[in-house]
Amino acid sequence: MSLRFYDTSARQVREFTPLREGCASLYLCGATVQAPPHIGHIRSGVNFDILRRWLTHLGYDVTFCRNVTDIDDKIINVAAAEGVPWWMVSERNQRAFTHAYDVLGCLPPTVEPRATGHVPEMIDLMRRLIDAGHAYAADDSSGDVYFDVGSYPRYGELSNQRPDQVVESADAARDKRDPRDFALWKGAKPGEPSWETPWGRGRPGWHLECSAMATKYLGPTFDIHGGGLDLVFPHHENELAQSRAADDGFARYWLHNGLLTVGGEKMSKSLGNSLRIPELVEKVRPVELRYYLGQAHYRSTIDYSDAALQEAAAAYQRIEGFVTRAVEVLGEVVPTRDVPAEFAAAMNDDLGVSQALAVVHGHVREGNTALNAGNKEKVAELAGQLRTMLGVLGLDPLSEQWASGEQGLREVVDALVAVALEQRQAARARKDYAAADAIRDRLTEAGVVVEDTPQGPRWDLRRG
RNA sequence: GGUGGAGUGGCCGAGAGGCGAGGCAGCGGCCUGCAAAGCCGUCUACACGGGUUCAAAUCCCGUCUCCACCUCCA
Repeated sequence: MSLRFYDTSARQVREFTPLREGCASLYLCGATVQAPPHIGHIRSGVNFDILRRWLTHLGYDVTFCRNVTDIDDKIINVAAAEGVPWWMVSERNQRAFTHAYDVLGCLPPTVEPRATGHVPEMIDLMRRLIDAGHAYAADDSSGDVYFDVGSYPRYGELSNQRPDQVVESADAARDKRDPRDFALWKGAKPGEPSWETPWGRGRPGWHLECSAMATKYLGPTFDIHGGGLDLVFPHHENELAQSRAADDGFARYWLHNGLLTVGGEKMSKSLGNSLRIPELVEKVRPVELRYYLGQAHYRSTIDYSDAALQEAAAAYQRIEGFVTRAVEVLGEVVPTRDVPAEFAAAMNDDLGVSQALAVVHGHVREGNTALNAGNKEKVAELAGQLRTMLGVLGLDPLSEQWASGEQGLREVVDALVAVALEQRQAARARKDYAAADAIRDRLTEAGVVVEDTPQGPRWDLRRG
């Protein structure tokens, strides 16, 4: 089955045919670094990381561009409130985003451009739009530059909005020719950071920067543009309008991830319901959080709950348990090149991760059965395929990302636990179960879970 | 007012005309000294009202509820 995606613009599933054979270019609206990330931001990161990994698995040479908006009103406000330069705020929060992406196992983008580093490209795009009659500098010498929505009849093609039906914003202070016109460039107000342009000093408008950066790194026409569902209008609509008005082909497919809500409502600062990464990785391990964020279809809303997070963690531990036991029996598990057809079909069908995970769990069940039967060949086959599938999802417990980082310490603990387990085995051998259980209880208290298997006792650190 | 989406079993969560995804939890069993893990079996579904069809969770009509966007938002 061929690869296909739900394209927001077409409002239907479309077969994916890349612009250039064997290559896939992907632009994701990343962070506006006005605050540390919440898990909604990271969900988007995880969803598109899975897309990127799947494209790579299919053999595409993927160029993944994820931007950083490092200047905007809120950043300026936060900086002013703290009495620090704007760039301190954006640097600090960008580091928090990068760290969060890393912690959740999102591969670094091919390029991660920042808005303020691309002013010349934005000036160029504005000049092209003004020359073509699609944009104008405000008459009030504010330095604002606006896109002329009325000059572009296809405006609304992405979101299916019609300009005359859009609720008017009360933006009366600005000298626009039409209330729907949007700012490409914002003239500087006193005390604000600004950059020189032919139309006066100012700073990038949000929409313009994405068009400028996307086309700089991916070309005038590129394959996929992604982002959260909340960006469809006006952000992506505006990007598309300004780029196409400037005669760029721009994105050929638009993919939008669903939002993550809390108590049925979107996370926002005003509601004070933002869930941040540090507090969540106290509840579950990062890989378990990734499983939680990635398991639902990317276009579904996820309504966060602690209980669901714990269920996801339990589900992941089941997978991990099999992989761990397989390694113990086999010594190593070599990932296969290919993935089961059923898994591929699920992923190809608009990234059906939920169905793909059903295949994963099927392999785990069969693998456990093979393990119980002592069928090493079968275990190796299933575990190998499993690692490849998990790799696509960024969930392979044996990957560098998730493998236990404290190998040295692990060996020390292993030696110590071995002493205790020998004592326990001796007690069991003489049927002194009280003594044996006492040892096991003490290990359990210390966070060491003991399981007896036909091959003897094994141990692991307690999860969760 | 406009645009897009959602309502599935105790919980999470796929599916989108017919053979009941999967996981978590529960129950019964196997295994175990007892556990744990694992395996096998098993219960509880498609918001509501109509309609189309041999057959509807899935299509059509209507109703209700909820969410998102139209202002910065992943």
